[in-house]
Amino acid sequence: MRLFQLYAFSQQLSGDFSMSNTITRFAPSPTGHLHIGGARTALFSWLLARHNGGKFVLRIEDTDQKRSTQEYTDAILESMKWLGMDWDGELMYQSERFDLYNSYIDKLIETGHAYWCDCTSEQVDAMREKAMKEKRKPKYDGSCREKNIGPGENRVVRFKTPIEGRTSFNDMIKGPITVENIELDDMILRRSDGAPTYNLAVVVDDHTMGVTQVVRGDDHINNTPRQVLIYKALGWDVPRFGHVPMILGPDKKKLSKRHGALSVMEYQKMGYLPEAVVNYLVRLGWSHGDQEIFSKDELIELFNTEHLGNSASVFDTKKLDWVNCEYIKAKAPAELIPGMRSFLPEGTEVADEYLEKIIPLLQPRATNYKEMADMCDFFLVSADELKYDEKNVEKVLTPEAIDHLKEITAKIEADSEFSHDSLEAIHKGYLEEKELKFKAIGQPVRLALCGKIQSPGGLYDLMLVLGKDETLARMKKTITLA
RNA sequence: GUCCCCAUCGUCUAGCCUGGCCUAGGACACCGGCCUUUCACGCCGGCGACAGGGGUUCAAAUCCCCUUGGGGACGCCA
Repeated sequence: MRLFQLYAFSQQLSGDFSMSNTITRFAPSPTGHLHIGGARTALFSWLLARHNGGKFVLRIEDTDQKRSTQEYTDAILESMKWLGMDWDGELMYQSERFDLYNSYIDKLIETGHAYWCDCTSEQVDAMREKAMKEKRKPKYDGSCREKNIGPGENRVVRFKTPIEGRTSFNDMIKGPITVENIELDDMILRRSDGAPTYNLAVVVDDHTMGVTQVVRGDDHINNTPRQVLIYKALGWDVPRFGHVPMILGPDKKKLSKRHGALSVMEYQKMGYLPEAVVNYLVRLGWSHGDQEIFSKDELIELFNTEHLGNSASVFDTKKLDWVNCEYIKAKAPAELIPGMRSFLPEGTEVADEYLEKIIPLLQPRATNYKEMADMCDFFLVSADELKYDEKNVEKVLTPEAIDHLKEITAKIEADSEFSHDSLEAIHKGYLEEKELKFKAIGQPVRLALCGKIQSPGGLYDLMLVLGKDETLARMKKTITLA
């Protein structure tokens, strides 16, 4: 035990020494969109590289040519860009490196670390079933290990996993992990169609790309000892590994579509800000004391793997909403214009200047761009196009209310200043004069201005944004409704 | 089934490595109040957790063991 701790410690040291030339990577397979969980893993990996001033490389794992598509590759790249994760160097495709993988497979055969196998899938399935029945771990039984057969039709190459001993590595997140080699079976390195398998390709790529820290989902933990064995068989240094726990749905099951577990780009479609999604995702599973909101620069400055949690976490949309609100409130109104525009009804024509005046009223109330766009609908039409909430027209526009509106309209018309102060003076003065409570005019005026009795903004703010002419036009039109 | 991983409020977490400052802190959510011309924002307060059991120790959320619970992997997928 003590010996092992010493070993772990030396691993830690070698990790620290290489900090100055950190190279991390993200290696998605283009068989689907970039999922929120994958995005978080990518973020951790990206942050680790940026924090250390190192490199972050992106590799497309498309060795499974049946399921990989260019569309998904493009979609993944789009998501990476949206979240602001930039990568260094050329994008790499595993499908372009088959010759390289095969040269290392040949080397492993030459050095006695791998062998050809002519067992069929059916035979192997039978072995697994048998093992399962005998309450053992299902695995290939190694029957071709010593056959010494050569290449041939429908043959695969398998790794000759040591039968004795154990394989350990010191995970950056989970700590020391050890597996008995006997638990591992002789994995396939080269498929019968000549394509390399994941475990072989990953090792060759990570080594040739100089990756120093492999950050990936913890569903890969079981693959890691196998990969360590390949590194050693090839005589290569083993990088450090960090296995990020997965994200769960509210039912604590693996996040999936039925939870609304969506691809990254769907969060854009729902109106979230990329910075907020990044902030939420990083904070899910990582912490820096009690701090909740981090700018991208802060994240880069503060990120470390020590504070990554080692248990799975539940995705909480409510908290994402809260983070998104915080970002909306913190932004300068002008910064929100482009994002909000994309959610406006098609064909809406509105000047930036006008939106910039509207947005401050929306900021404390909206959780996302879509809500912002929805909330300000009444601002974007002219007085004669404004739709009124019929029920409230009947309820609120009593004969008395109409009288109030008439008198207030006249006073506003005569007000040359048209400022928050002057408008307040007009309304308060009118109420005092008539000995009324604000209730008497609050709803009628709001209804006149917005067509509804609930809207963002105080009455005077609303008027100021609309401008004097539009305010009067709306008031006057409302008077004719009753 | 076998192996691996994990375990603090409903949720995200601080604290754990380097036991005592923890009558366990913060945030989201929830509930109440204040503010207020709607709805919000904001402010104040409340609810609420060390999975269980054994050890070790003067002292354990923190170290060790067991149990339980959850998750993952077991592919010519990645």
